[in-house]
Amino acid sequence: MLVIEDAEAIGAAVSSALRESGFEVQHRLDGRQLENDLGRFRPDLVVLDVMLPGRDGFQLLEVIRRSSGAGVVMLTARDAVPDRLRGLSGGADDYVGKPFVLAELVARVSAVLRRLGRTPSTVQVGDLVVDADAGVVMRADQTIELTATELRLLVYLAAQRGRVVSKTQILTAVWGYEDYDPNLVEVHISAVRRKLEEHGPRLVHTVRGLGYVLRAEE
Amino acid sequence: MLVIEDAEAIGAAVSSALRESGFEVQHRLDGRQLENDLGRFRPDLVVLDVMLPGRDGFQLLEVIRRSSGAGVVMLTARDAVPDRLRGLSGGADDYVGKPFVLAELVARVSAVLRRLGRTPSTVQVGDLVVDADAGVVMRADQTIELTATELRLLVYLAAQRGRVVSKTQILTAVWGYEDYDPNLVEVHISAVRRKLEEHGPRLVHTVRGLGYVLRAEE
DNA sequence: GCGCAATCTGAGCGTGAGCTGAAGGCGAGT
DNA sequence: ACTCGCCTTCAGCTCACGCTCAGATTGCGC
Repeated sequence: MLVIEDAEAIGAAVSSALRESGFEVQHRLDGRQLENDLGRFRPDLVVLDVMLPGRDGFQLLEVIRRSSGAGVVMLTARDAVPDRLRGLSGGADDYVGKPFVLAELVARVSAVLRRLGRTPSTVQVGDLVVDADAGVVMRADQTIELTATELRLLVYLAAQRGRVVSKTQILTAVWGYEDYDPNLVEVHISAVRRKLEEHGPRLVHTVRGLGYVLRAEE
Repeated sequence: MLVIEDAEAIGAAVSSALRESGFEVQHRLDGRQLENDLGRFRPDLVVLDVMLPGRDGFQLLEVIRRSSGAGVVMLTARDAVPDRLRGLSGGADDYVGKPFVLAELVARVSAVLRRLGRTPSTVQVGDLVVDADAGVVMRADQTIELTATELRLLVYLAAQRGRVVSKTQILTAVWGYEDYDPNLVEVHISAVRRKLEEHGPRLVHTVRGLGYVLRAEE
């Protein structure tokens, strides 16, 4: 994930909020490196300020659209209507008007990624790293041994990190069952927890009546 | 959301049905203001009558497609096949033939929004962010733990933000009860307040004799 | 200010959602 | 055929949640 924002304080705040949520973030003060960065990091999403020195946000937006499949969330002065129109017609995936609450930005960024089905293959939640491709789970720099089912379950939770998923959704995503005994999920959640919690506090939280969330800290 | 319908009675009925369902609706009798409205309100969706004074529905459809990412649901005489074809090829997202049942329109509108991934699943009120889809509530950048019932209640209030909703409406929307003890609502409102107000001033306000509103300030 | 109705909220209770240890079953490896 | 590990089922337990109730509190009309 790439953040391009010339106001250093804002850029830093945004970056660290996104990192908090488990994204890997690069911060740039302008768009000079853009082509380079797109090639090097292949970001899944770019957070783009409209007002930038050199090429402005809209020019960069075009570059991104031409040369990458990344999602784009633009930061704009609130209610700057012409900006909004220009951005949407140019293909920004979403907008956040300044001033904004960080939580809103994070929520929108997550929503865009979800919409694009572009959850990155390695996900980080607190001190937990889940590499879906490699099938490796680490916590506090130690590898955690999971069984096949536990891994699929955790990978799914990681892909949905921060959002509550129901047992039914889990049964469908992990087992392919339409409708089944929820206890099956409970048992495996229990097993995953036991292993993860050998190395730190609870990450898989129960939300009674709704399901489970993978999330660091409350 | 924008409704363009010259028959005032129909337009009013449609608007209020959509508002009931939590959408923010503007109603226009013709398309003169369209460009302006698109810029000002950035509607996620436009409900468009085919027969209109001045520019007709198809002309307006083109304007919308050119200058906005809004979804379009067209209202047409039932079984006017040529109209249907014209509209769909011109890019309407769905059709509702007159006469129609309001519930059908609402259902189609919701379906189109969902398809476009445009359901505003996250609502912001002051420093509160409610992400209905993810089941997450944040305030002052901190996650707030709500129970299932509290979440449903708050999501409903958030969808209706700024509007006073009665206890009866809440009982219907959240519990599915037609008529029931209002104290049930009071108790859960109380619980939601306790949790939200740990992180800031009151957002759920009582309007004596009428109900509750979710609103910042005051 | 007074009285009444609307609303708030702490306490208590029953229920069922969720947790987990144990055991059965099944498949892979030896 | 035996072993071992994993998945699943089962059953008992626990406790958070949702609801009711009743006394406290607030706000409105007069």
